[in-house]
Amino acid sequence: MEEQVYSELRDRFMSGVFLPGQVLTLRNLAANLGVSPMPVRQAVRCLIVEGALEMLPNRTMQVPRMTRDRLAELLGVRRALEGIATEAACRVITARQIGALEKIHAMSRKAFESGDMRRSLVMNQRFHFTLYESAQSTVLMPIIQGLWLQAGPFMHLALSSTAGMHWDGTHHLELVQALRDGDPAEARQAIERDINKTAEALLVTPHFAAGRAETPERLRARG
Amino acid sequence: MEEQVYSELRDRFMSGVFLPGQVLTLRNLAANLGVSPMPVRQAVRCLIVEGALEMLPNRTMQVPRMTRDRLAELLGVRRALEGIATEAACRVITARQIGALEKIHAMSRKAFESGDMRRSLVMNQRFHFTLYESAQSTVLMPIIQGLWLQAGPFMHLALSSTAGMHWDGTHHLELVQALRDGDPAEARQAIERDINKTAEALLVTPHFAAGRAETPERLRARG
DNA sequence: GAGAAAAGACTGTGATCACAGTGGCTGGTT
DNA sequence: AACCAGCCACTGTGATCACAGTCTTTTCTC
Repeated sequence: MEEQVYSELRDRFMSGVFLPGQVLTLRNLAANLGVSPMPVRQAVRCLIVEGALEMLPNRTMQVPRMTRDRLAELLGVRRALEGIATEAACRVITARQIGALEKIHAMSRKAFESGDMRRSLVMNQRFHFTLYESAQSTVLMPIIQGLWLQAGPFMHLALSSTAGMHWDGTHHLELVQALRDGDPAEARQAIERDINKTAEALLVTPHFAAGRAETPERLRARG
Repeated sequence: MEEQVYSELRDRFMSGVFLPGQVLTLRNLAANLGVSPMPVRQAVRCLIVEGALEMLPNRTMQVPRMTRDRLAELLGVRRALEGIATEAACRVITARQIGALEKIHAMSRKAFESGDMRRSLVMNQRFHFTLYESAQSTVLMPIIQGLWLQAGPFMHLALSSTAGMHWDGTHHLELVQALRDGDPAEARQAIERDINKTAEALLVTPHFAAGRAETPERLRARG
């Protein structure tokens, strides 16, 4: 059951349900999930060691705010690791899997054009993870997931509200082409370009933690 | 208190106290640490999500065995991430910190020459972590620690028993020199060479998980 | 009326108990 | 003697209670 709670919470983090700075409490989460506080305690502990959740000295838990420096670091590590994963994937991916990638990309693009940013983001994430999963690395996959988990709340906050954002899936298409050509180096560069593009979009965003502002309207725990 | 249990268990993993394949139980660990099973449960959960511990379908926990493929993956990711960390460290490290590195290296070398492989390994680990810590990356550091944590039990098993092993700290000295010269690219290459050297030493070792052997003399839980 | 102090409603955390499932040991049967 | 069945010890897990903190709110006093 705890496994269920844990993955449910992970999904919520990656789906933008939680906002940066939001305060979470064990009992609220438990009530919200319809389970006893017990499994939530352990799941939350795991999320803390993964960096998805933060424990203040007050013993209160909140989803961490994002700083520009931290985001730059996260994206740098993403570039390195997802580059490796993409190279590895390129060497073993099947035509059927490439086809699946294209379908996911199409869904992401469609959601984007219809203005459903949330869904577009989720599909974009599924695109990346489907790609890396084909690399079949039990080492890389959890780390990459951890990176997305840490950036999840901020990404959704930053990108789902940016109405006039222009996004083209060019890099995804280039990636698919490189996969078809069996060109790992080019595939890697395509992923790196994609991540760089995401970085550009995120870094100009106004949703970073205020340096000293300490927003007084602290979000209440809604579980 | 749980934090204490958690870091104590981490230390034990990285110090070679636990052997690959060893079965651990909550109550034994708790008794061994002199605490109630409660904090151990959560700490162990965290270790499982970090990949340091494995949960068999039987609901029994064991420290994972190592395969050649997995070790190669771990070292590959280490090369990438510790390379990045080294570059970053090289740009901000102080002369005092470089001096500390040299002292640690000297202790590692001394322990090695006196045959105390265990201590040499621990000091080698401290050398690496001191270096990466100077990079001040709150993103990279936990990931790298996680990688060492996963490889910890196997490394100690493999290297502390290899009596006739020849190890020279050449790459560490090259690294220190590159740090002094403020040459990030060279520092990175030195670290990569060091990791490659470790890889060579580890991959020829006979301590990998037997493909189908399923060692019947399963190690009992000793906490 | 304003400030300070006390009380109350939270928080996470440790301890303990109950329970379902697994493994191995023992004892009886063929 | 070999094999099978039943029993017992032991596993992780969930639930519940108790406790020590912190923060808010209320109330009393100046």
